[in-house]
Amino acid sequence: MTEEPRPTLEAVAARAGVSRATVSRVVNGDPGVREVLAEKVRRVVDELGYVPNRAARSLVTRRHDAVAVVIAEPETRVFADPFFALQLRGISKELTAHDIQLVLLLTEGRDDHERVGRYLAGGHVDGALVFSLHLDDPLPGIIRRAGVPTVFGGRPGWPQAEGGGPDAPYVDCDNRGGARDAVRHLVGLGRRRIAHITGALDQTSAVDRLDGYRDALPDVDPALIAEGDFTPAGGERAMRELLDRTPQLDAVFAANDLTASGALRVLRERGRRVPDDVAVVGFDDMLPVAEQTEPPLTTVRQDIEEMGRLMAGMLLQGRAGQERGTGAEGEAESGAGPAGVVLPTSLVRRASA
Amino acid sequence: MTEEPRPTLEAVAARAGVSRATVSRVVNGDPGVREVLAEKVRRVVDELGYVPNRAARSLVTRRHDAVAVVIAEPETRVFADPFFALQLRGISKELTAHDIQLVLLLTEGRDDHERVGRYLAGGHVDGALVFSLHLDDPLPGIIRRAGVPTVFGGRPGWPQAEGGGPDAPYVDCDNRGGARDAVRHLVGLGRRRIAHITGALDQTSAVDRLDGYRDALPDVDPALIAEGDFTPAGGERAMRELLDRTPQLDAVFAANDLTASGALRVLRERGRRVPDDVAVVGFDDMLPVAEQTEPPLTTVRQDIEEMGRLMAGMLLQGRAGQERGTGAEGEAESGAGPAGVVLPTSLVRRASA
DNA sequence: TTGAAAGCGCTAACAT
DNA sequence: ATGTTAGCGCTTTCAA
Repeated sequence: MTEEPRPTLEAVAARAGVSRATVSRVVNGDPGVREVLAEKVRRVVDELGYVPNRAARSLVTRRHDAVAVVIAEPETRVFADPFFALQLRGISKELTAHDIQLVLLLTEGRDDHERVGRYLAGGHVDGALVFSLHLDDPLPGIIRRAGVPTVFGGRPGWPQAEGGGPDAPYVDCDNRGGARDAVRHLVGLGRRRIAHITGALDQTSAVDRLDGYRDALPDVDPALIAEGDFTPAGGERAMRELLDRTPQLDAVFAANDLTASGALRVLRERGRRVPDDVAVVGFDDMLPVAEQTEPPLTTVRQDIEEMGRLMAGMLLQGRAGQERGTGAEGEAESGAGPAGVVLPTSLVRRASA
Repeated sequence: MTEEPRPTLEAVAARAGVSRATVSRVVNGDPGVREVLAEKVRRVVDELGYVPNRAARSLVTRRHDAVAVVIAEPETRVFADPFFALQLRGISKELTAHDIQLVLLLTEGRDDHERVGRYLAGGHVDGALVFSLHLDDPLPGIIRRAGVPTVFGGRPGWPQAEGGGPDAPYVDCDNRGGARDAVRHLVGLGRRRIAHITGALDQTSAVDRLDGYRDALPDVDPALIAEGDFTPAGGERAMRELLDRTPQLDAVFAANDLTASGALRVLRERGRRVPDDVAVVGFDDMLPVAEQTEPPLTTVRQDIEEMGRLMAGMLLQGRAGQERGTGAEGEAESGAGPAGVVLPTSLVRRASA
């Protein structure tokens, strides 16, 4: 009852009156098979419900048709916003379209890092998609040592040398440009004292957004910058700080929507009207957050799902290129330039600014 | 450069001066090897960095040490709350502890269902953990036909016959009991007109919570029940409806925290003070939501991560039992009783009730 | 206790 | 265009 033996290539071959090789060719879409035969084989495959045994195939092809998605997050914070879920969706779609398995690796501490390294080095997957959130994360280094093709989610932090070299491929959104746009929008609204609540500054996204803020406001008073951590609580804390320090501020650019939601709460508590007294802009356009705040949040949108899809696409593409070292050694392309792909952002206007 | 050949069993055997069989035994913890030899083999394994080839192993053992996690969600709604992320975490922990791969399958429509069915039937994994959210979901049926050991997340809906039989194993929290407690708490607070905003009634969790509400309030006026859909927007809509219909209501039990957050917004908008005029209780204790509402939400907590861990545990345990049909056919246990495991809930008091 | 040998199901030369 | 054959790396009888 538990033991229903699946039909093998052999079985299909026998039934169709051809050799295993022929069935294999048909199954793998090799063109060199007469259409009549191919048709017959396909019929038998359907009849028998034949499904190739991945293990057997993998054993000989040395490929696994599987990629690992590594999400490293010591904090529970990740799970507070749907960021990874969306990214995963994009990844899943792309992988599914290519019949590639998605092996999920969640890590939660130093011990786990080792485990992931071993797994990746073990050669069980053809590649890895890695979300390396923190600047000092040892994961990139570990992964590079594992020698698995990898695409990072988000620009990997310094020192680049530690994590797959300066040209480690990654996908990110234009954090800096988006931040710049956000702040310019506030400037365009006539705001003169625009504060910024940063994200966790051990993540490149937070640093880049801060840089974008500074781009737009080169001579800004440092007192207008307060450090947050991408959480609502951090946003509250920073907002209070800012208000105490610079009561006259008339706008806030928050590093993300969650932060903005915390800031909004404090503003309300302190009796500041938004956007009349203080305009607020967020970042991410996390719908469940941005649409639910009071007032709804003007924010910078990034297409998270697309980022995921792109990451997977890049990995798959790279894979095709380096499969079995078919290409010439030391191709010109490998040193061509930064392997990062940066997606554009757009400002979404709602009521808060 | 891409082609660094991993050491094989053979290599280890040669280096250690023993046979492949012996190495295999050591690697798999077979006790029948002299300790001296075993020690030597282990040393060589470390030296060479040997990692067993899963494909080769799988080919002969007919096991995969992999389970699929199927998350079926046509709507984007899932991603609005961290529910699945938490559940995944629990699952991941348990699987990792047993060195089992987690293969993630995200589905988004009818076509995907077929794909998942094929995948599962293809025998690439040893089992599946399935989140079947909707009563009319065809997935359970498809999965049963695939003949893969499965544990469901959340009580599967009717008709049970369609989805793995009445004793399909599942893990859920005590939705009914939790709801009952929540409502009784409101009653204990002296509230007389306690409304309920349901969840999406095509999900058993919503139905069970409604039942719990009715348990506590057997003769409740139907006008006090409004249908929601587990979203903040649904909560708003339902709250308006309730307020229009029964302005005198003095409490609301919302099917989940997101719904409650929407309800709170409407109450504030209509000038009702919470909890003074209207007490509100949610369900889930989704921290980022429940702690951030105004006022913070009294709610029913369920241990989501633990549910995930338990699901994985049940699957693994079952697997051990039915591995190669070692046990007696038709064991008494199989018909023993409902295979569902229901975790307790607890009321978390905050400011809203 | 250890080793020798036979495959698991598949692909990829190599023949034909 | 199709078939034959030799493994891929591992586990598992079966002998020794």
